[in-house]
Amino acid sequence: MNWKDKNLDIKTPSITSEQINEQIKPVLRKMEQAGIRIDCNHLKKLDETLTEKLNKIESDIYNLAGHEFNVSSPIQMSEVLFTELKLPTGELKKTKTGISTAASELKKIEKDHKIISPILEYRELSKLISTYLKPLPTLVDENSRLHTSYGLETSTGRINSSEPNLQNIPIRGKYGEEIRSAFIASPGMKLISADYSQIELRVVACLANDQNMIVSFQNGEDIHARTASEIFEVSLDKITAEQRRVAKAVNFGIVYGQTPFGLSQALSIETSKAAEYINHYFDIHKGIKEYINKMIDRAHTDGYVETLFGMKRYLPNINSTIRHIAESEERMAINTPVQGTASEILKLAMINLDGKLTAQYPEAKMLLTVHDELVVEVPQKDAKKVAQAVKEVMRDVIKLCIPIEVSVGIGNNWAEAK
DNA sequence: ACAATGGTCC
DNA sequence: ACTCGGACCATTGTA
Repeated sequence: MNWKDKNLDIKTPSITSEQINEQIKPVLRKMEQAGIRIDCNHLKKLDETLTEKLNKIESDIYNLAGHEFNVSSPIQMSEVLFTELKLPTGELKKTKTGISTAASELKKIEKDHKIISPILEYRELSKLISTYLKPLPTLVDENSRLHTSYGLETSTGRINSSEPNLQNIPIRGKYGEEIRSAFIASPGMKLISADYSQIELRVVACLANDQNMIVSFQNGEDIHARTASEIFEVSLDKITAEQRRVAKAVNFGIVYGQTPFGLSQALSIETSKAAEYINHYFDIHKGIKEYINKMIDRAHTDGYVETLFGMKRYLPNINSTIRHIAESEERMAINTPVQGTASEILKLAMINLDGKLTAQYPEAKMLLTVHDELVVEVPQKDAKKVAQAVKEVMRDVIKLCIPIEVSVGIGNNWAEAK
């Protein structure tokens, strides 16, 4: 079907996903060349602090285990936890080779032994040290700037980042902010961070023409709270934090083609309970339910689905007789138009913004793109004006059936700008 | 060199 | 029996 004759209207008429990709390429090359400035000393100091912490935790783990072993080896970890310490394996997921020692699984037995908590801490610290704190300072150029490579070869149309990947820099957890604060503006400059608020949910609301969701977004409601009030049948002002958390997972799941099992895993609840939530959600969101069925039908019939701007994703195994293969591609049929359209919206905004900055603020430079976020470096004196311009370009790049919201911040580093 | 496992982001 | 979308990268352990 043609999205455009429904309730969507694109401001830049008749541009295709192919044209978007051609036009974004030179923009990405400029961003790669610009690079982002890193405070290496900050990262090195944090490295020293956390390495010291890590060593202490490591010896704690040895003491609790009764001997030394390689804590980074899942095989040895499994031996220690489940053979030697005989911790319960009942509710834990299995891998091909044995019992999983993934953090999500270990949390289930955290109260059964004092060793679990330091293991989780060890994992957190070693991840940060080996993936971010150690490598990044070795990769900066003579101006302390870090240059990533952006690619367009993803199956949904998203932009990816590698060598190094600057799209998975920590933000949550105890040290997320600390690490992001090492991404800094040059002297006399500021960083601007601008991100779309719930762009994928807005996109799916419009693609699915889900009246309930559309009204909610038009009224500027807290969408997760709204969903919570629907599935728990309580008024908006009586939503608990826990109910909102569940509703948020349900909303996310919609975009992913969720199953009761998947939701149950995400929330650590009974599959039957998860199924109740989902069923109740679909009772209220007929548009979403129809959208899902339509995409799956289309994929089965045509062998592909497409985004708003016409990017096709072929799903050759959707008619497989192997259930989980076919079901996996059904979920892609649901997710790809949503994720792909959202990524097209950001790419189009980047193209437009590049034009505007080049013409009006040639000293301002786009540096990073993180799926629904842009980071721009700009002379201090222009920061406020450019921040407003970035926000407007992102907001007005396309007219959806509902308003698009963009939040923007200014700071001396990435953490501050968010 | 490669598979398996685990973990970070949106 | 087994699962929710899209990426990249580090470590271990085997080939």
